[in-house]
Amino acid sequence: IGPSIANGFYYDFARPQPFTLDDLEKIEAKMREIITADRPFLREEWPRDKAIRYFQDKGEAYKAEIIAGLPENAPISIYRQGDWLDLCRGPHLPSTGRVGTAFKLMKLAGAYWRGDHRNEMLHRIYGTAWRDDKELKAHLNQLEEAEKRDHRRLGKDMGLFHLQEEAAGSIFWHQKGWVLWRVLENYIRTRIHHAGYFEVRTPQLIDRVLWEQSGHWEKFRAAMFTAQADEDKVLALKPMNCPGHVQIYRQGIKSYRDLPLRMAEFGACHRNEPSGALHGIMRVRAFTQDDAHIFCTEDQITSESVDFCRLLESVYQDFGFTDISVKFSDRPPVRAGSDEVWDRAEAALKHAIDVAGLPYTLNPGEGAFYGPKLEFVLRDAIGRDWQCGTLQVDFVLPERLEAAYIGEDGARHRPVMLHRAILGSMERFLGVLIEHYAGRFPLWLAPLQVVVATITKDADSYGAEVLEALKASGLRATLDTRNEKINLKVREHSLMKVPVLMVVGNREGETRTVALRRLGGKDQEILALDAAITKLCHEARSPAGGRGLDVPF
RNA sequence: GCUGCGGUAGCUCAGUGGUAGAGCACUCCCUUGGUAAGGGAGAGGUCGAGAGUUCAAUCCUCUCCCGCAGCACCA
Repeated sequence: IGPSIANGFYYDFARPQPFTLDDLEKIEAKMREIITADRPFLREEWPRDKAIRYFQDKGEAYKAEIIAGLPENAPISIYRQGDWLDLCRGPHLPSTGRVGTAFKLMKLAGAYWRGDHRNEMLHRIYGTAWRDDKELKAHLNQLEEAEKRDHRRLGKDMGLFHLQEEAAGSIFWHQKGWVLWRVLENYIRTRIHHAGYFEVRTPQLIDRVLWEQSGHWEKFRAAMFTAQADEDKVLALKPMNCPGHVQIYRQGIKSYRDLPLRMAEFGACHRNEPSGALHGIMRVRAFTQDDAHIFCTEDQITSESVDFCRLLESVYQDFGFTDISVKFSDRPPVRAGSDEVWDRAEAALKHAIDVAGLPYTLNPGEGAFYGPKLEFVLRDAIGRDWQCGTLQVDFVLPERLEAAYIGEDGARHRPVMLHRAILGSMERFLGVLIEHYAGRFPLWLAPLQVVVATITKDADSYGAEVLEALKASGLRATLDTRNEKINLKVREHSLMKVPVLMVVGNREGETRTVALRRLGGKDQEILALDAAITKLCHEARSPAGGRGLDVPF
């Protein structure tokens, strides 16, 4: 039994035979029967040998393995309940009746024994348990609500994007989705510009020799897409931007005066992710990182890292993400670089996060093969965690790809590379954003900001005038002159989560006003056309300021 | 990739060993209506792909593809 999300539990067991959802129902029925019977739990302690023999004879090899792996002096506790007994560390409730019946078995899945894919797979049952039926029901309700904000659902309903099997793991961005993308991209572009970055663009296809040199070919070849143009030349579709950026860095001779050098790219990357890993637009095979590499001296690691953490925090705040979960991942078992280099890299990053004052948790052994990393994790509607931002300290790639600078002393030195992304990938962050806002984007982000809806034909020409005025002022707007009742128009545009609806009929046309209705609101506000536009333009300003963010619809 | 489950109209889904249905959306007609579904008619499907069993397969079997949940992976 193990913990799971939101009052959940799971139970793993070996599978002598196939197991289906029908069996799940039977198990739940049986559980209720046992609970109703209110049988006491009795604890016993067994000698290790006896326990191992007992479970082995019973054919429960995994339990025997668990017992054999326990420390010498650990008590082997067995709980009895009627004529049934099992190994359990405990503690248990006094009797089955105390468990209560406010639980539900939710789903059936597979899980590898001891979390290792080379091991056999067990059945895993997930369930959720609450104090009473009311709480259980509330939880199930909440799950249902959460599903409504699933980015896959909203992406389809709102016409943002679609996926299809001919391009599994790649996204077809529709008009609205692409506007959203560009607004986000421009926002980040503005933020990093102010933070002293410059932007570049590197090739999609690069000769495998470069990936061999960087070490990626050896470690990730299976996940790299390749293209073969000539007999003896294999190109790889870039799975990341770092080696490309080092090539730009290497053009010309760099001085210590050039550092820190902050090179950014909205880098389109491809990775052939395992089919089971794909998930909507959160985990895809073609994605664009808001990537940047900071080439700096070892002395500059702390200040650069602190600056980055501050920038990231500020960006996340602009989207209303206030409690960011940060994880510190240190050296993995398989890695490049000496232990001494790793000691320095880890110490530097740890120091930086401490100075930045962000609380974090440890993620042992989860670092990149070239360096330790910070992961900035956001949570989706259903409670799943997604790594978005990242900061990685790297002493290895500059060495392998021979990046250098001339120091004050006139000698050649290796720069340190900080790999960093604020959003992580545009795709994933947009997925998280869609769920975060449940599709109701703030005005500056909303792909379609205003719909002008006419009441009768007589208002069509005034409606067109209003639309032109909106467009001229840089607002993203469309005009709905369909021969439909205003009720239907309000309903449809509300369902599409358009933030502002401007209703125009004869009254508005005569007085050159608009009836303004906000998404989710019931009331209308009658404003002079000019005043309405001035007001909306003000509201539509992005947190990064207006410049560079204007994206037409 | 692994385990379990799924794929039927644009969407949400029902259904059957004798080649298919609903609601919404769509098209057309009527309606010009003041803030979350006005009325009527019509059109629309190689039932994910391939193979097999069968007189006959959307339905049964197998393989593959894609998706969903979890696991594993994630430079």
